Amino acid sequence: MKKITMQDVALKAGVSKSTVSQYINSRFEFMGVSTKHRVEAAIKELGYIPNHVAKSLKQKKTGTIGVIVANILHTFSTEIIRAIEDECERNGFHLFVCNADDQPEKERSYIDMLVAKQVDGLIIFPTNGNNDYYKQLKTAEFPIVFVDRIINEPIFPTLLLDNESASQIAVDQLAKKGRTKIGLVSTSIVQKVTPRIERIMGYKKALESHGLAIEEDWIVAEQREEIGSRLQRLWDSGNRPEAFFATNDLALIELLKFIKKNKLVIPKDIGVIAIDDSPFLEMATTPISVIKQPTFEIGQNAADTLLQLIVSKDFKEEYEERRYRPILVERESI
Amino acid sequence: MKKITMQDVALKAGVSKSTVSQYINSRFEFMGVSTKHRVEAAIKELGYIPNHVAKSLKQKKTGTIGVIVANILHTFSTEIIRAIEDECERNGFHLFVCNADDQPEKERSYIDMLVAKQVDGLIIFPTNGNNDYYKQLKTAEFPIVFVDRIINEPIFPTLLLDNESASQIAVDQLAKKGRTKIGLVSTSIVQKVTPRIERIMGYKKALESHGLAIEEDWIVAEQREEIGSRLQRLWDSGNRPEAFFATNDLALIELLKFIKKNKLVIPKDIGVIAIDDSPFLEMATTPISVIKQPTFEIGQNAADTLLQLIVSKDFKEEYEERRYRPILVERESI
DNA sequence: CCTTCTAACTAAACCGGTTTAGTAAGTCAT
DNA sequence: ATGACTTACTAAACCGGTTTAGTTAGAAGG
Repeated sequence: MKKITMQDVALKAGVSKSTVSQYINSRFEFMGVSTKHRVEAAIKELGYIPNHVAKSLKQKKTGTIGVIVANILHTFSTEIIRAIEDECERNGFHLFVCNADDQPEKERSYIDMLVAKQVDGLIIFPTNGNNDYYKQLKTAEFPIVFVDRIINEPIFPTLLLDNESASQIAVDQLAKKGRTKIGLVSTSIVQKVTPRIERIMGYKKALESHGLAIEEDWIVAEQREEIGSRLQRLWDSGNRPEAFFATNDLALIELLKFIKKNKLVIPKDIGVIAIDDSPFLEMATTPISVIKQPTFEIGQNAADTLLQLIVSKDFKEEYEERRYRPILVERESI
Repeated sequence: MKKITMQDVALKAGVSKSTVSQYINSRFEFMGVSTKHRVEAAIKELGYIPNHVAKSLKQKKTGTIGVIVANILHTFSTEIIRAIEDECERNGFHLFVCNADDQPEKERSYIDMLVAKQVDGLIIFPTNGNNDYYKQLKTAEFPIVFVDRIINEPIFPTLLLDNESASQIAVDQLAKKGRTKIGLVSTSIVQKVTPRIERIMGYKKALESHGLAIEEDWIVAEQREEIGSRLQRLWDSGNRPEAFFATNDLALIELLKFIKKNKLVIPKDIGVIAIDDSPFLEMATTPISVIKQPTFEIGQNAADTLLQLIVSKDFKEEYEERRYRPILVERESI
């Protein structure tokens, strides 16, 4: 069935398609009342829906934003995306969301695809393996905002948690409750992912700030599937921490599985604190204390920063990273 | 900075843009080797990225699919979307995902926006308030697949859980453990959302199949924010069920909050079973038994069905709804 | 009555890639 | 030598909406 175009509407209304375009775009300054009514009636009768592809070609903008997430399984990622979505909606933009699974090749092919689709800008949680390509896009003055991770050069606005501060809060809380033997659980740092590296660094600094020794054996930083067995070996060795600090939600899940498997009671047998929250942690038998990221604020600011870049085209040589303060949610697990 | 086009590449390579287009589309049958190499070198030197907007205008297809979710807070929705994404990716399509928040007006405006953006098809979890518009799209032979909910006429392929069967399994499990006083918790049925209606119907039929009376007071079907207080009133009345069946994950969260607030012990003081799962339910102190939907299969089939419609253009007058068997995950909460 | 200005509307070029009919040169068979 | 066929390449129309310079008719002022 043939698609209705402006030409069809124009014929029906007895005007030119330029007039129909003026109507569609609410430009009524120089339009007779009778013309307006006839165009309106023709649109309604024919059920005309504009074709934004044609409009985008001419205007060189699509009203879409690409978001490339490094790992969508992290709850905070989806929360940040929700905030980006809401802010973009408010400004007439829509999102393509892609999940790179922490793989630079996947990220690269997504960037190519999104640029080809003429997205107006990109928000990327960078994997850390496409630095040369990022620079090319910088040279081409393509609007990009980074979130959650830093790359080697500050070429795009970057928004992320104050990770070391989050670790400091975690260790402070455990120390406040008298815990002096504190272990850490993380997902793998092989890829040098900013939050993981910085949170471990923050944990070490925080221990030192409390005059506590750093026990390297108590730092579990593995692929997710290997965390459980590594914790088991640590536990079975007999040299055990009194509490664990999980640096993200996926590490926390593996920690809780380990705790359940060993029939440990929180916080009697083991204290727990984590970075990033989940609805279920509040209603667990022992509600888990966490340090949240202000995900809504980060997402909203990321969207606003990108929209500002898109509109202003005011590209700087360098940008300062923007850090967000973590938020303690004190529950009962420490 | 000026965007590189095929014309620029053509000039650089000393060929026409038709030749460049042939190269880009890997049509080498009638292309000299020397021409091929010159075009290849020009593309690399200029860093040319094709403009899919122009291509879409001419070819009248965009390689994008719109997904409109009725309520994205349900975990199963995001699981189905993940499966749709994977299947679409495999076939060179990408998604716009929109959240209608169970509001027909929002759904309507999203449909308009996505059609204007020339998506190739739509997967909708229908809100139930745009039936006339759905019919218009049917008449226009626009490819659509419905998921999770049914509307008044079977005009598009529809994939959803066998909800009554899921309720039957839930009641069977509770009855098997000797529970004869079974309550139900649901989110609101005011909007006549298919799964909620069918699951309550299934619960009633299942009770009857076990010769158990239907206690209307034990059916809590409210707006999410009101479930807790309604459960409290029910509990305080003294006429209490022995177990609760939560018909979805959001109802379960409210039920678990109520249980925690009243310091009840699962399953000693109260049995719990629910439809839809979550990673945390497995590692709760009392792991919660659930009936899962085969979300991966539903999502994959929805994507395949839509892609098939897009390619074949073989629109039928009516479609039979496709039901999926629920999957029991027996844990320790009953 | 003539000139100038304004209101209302329109023709056609453009956005960038696709596609198809057309062109030119070379090869092969008669 | 000529005609038919094939290879390799290209010109230009097209997709649908935007936009701008141009046109026409009417009004107002001298």
